[in-house]
Amino acid sequence: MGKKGAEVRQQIVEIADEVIYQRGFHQASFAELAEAVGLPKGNFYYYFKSKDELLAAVIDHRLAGIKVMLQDWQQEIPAPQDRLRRFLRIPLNEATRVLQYGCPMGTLSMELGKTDPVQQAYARQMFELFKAFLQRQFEALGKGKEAEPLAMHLLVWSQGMAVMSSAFKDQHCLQHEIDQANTWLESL
Amino acid sequence: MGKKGAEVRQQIVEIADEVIYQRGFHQASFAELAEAVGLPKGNFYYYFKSKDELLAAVIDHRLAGIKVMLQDWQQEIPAPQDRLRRFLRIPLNEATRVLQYGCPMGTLSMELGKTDPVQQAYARQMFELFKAFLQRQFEALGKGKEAEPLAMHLLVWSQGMAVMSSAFKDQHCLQHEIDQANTWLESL
DNA sequence: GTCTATATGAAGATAGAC
DNA sequence: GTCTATCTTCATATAGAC
Repeated sequence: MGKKGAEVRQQIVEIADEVIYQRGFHQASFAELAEAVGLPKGNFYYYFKSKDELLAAVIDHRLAGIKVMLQDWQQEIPAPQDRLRRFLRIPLNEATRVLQYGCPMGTLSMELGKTDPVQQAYARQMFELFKAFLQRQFEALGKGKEAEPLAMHLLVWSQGMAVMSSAFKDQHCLQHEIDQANTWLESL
Repeated sequence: MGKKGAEVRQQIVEIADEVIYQRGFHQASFAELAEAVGLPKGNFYYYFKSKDELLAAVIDHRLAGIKVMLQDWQQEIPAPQDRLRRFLRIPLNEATRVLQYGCPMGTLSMELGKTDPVQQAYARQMFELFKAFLQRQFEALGKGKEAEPLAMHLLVWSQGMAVMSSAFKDQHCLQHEIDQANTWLESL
């Protein structure tokens, strides 16, 4: 695959990322993706040898994005407490989309868990990046052995607020839970 | 549809309930259901005029089950505090399935949110039953206007633990979150 | 009233043309 | 190296047989 091909492939991955988020992996068809990219559908098999490979590429793309974001936070936000607060701002910044489609990581993980444990395990890496980041912040706050369950709890909370606010299409629920979580962080 | 037909229909609903939970609504095909029920696949359209109608019947079935369960709790458990604790025992009793397939309500709601807001709104009724029940218990505990957000928070927590413990296939995470939630209930 | 054979369309995938 | 025409499979759905 040449330079042009790599660019097109990258473009497909970015659009597939969004379509898979909004419609779900199984519901996102090549025909749909093709129209979004502006490419004939049969063409996908030049860039990806299967739908699973496309999914893997999308997950890799997400992983890379998360890594960059977390590194940026690490560099630009000095206080561990503020880094944890920054994490809680994600669902707020993405409120409209969270209400409509849920969390991109949570919904993908749940979907894959019902059809393919291997793909689900691969998608889990996204959570693991966040978990490791959050855990480091709690360790920096002197939480010692509690850092791991605390990190997990923050992930639990963020996923729960995404599911329920999306199920009820309730922006206030989302806002309230984020506020409560921030208060909880300060109380630690 | 005669007496026999109604029985068969009921049997299909019960099996479809389980298959939809384990495989997801879109992934659950008539062929798959047919084999599980022991019926030729073309037959479903005698009992349900579309897949959506089957889904509606499954949700109705779940709603009926939830209503009976909550009424039983109301009758058999005198203390509101204990009724809240009973709610938290669901994910523990269903731990194996929660780790494999997530929460039946949460995963269905998230899946439908990506394809059909109308069906998602219908499925939401399951959450509303639980929410109303939990809210009544918090009101009985004298929480007044806080009863509603407290009920929502317990739902958020339960959904979050289901998503994360399932994503990580981590029974200890589930157990720990349930313990923490019980402790939180006592602190109120 | 109950069930079966078949239609129709869309999905993922491939072989081979340009 | 890039793209297109086509294939196969399997989904939901229907018409009509028993």
